[in-house]
Amino acid sequence: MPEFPEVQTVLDTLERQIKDRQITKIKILYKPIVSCSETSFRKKLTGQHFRSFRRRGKYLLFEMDDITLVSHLRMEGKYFIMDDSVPLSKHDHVVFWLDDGRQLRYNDVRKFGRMELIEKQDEYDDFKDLGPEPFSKAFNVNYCKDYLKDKKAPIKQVLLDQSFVAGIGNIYADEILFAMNTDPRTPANRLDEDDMKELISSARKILKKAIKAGGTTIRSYTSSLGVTGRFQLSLKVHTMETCPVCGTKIRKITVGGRGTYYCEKCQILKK
DNA sequence: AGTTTGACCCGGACGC
DNA sequence: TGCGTCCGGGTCAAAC
Repeated sequence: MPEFPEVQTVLDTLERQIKDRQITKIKILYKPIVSCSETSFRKKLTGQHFRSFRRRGKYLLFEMDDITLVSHLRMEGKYFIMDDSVPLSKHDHVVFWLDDGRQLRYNDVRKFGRMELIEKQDEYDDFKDLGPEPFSKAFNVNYCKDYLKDKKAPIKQVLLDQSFVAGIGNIYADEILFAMNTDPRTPANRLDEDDMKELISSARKILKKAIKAGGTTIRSYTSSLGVTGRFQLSLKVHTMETCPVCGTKIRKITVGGRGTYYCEKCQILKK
């Protein structure tokens, strides 16, 4: 489940691997991945070079010469760079031939990921519903105060809301709440100013660590190099059996429709 | 209008 | 081995 750190890792890896490479040919094996028609996708991208690599929330933005390719990995999307002699695998859905004989392959077991093309000047409109980036100045205590003041929803659910803050998913939401000793079910409007400071700093701390570790390997996530477990953030609660701090058995509940792991002893519920 | 719920996209995993 | 059912999570739409 690629979240901010995984998306960033994929992006960094791809930048090192394919910056300034030109797309010479494209094949779409599973059409719904691409939001426009195959013809127009191919026409607009063929001949274009991968010029810069950016991220907005969980979206990857490949800036080409004349257009931006936006890609969302959803649950299990991955990119692989392979020599074109290597046979395609079952779940490769979009293939980009590059001018150096290699291929960029989009692989997605669940087929949930999406790609679209946007004009460069349209970017502001396309991402207007996304909240601030966790490391931006805009993500500050005043912003949180304003956003959370009337929110009765559990804080975990708000953390997952991409319009509150961009890029956090289920795994890191659990980890952030563990780091700030807060029960995931705590109504968001019960957080005081200190809690908000804690939330911001915990979020940044956890994400920074995860980025440094190259993302988290859980389920089938691998970076575009196919690195599977060499760099791995060790999780403290998500999918864990016992609390690494007090040894209590980690509980699994559902919050906002999502599987949620927490330590009932370390994480305090404010009602 | 803000909030909450559910459908959707799939195939792997699991139970019988 | 085969079949049916459930599950997961981000996003969007519909319902409240």
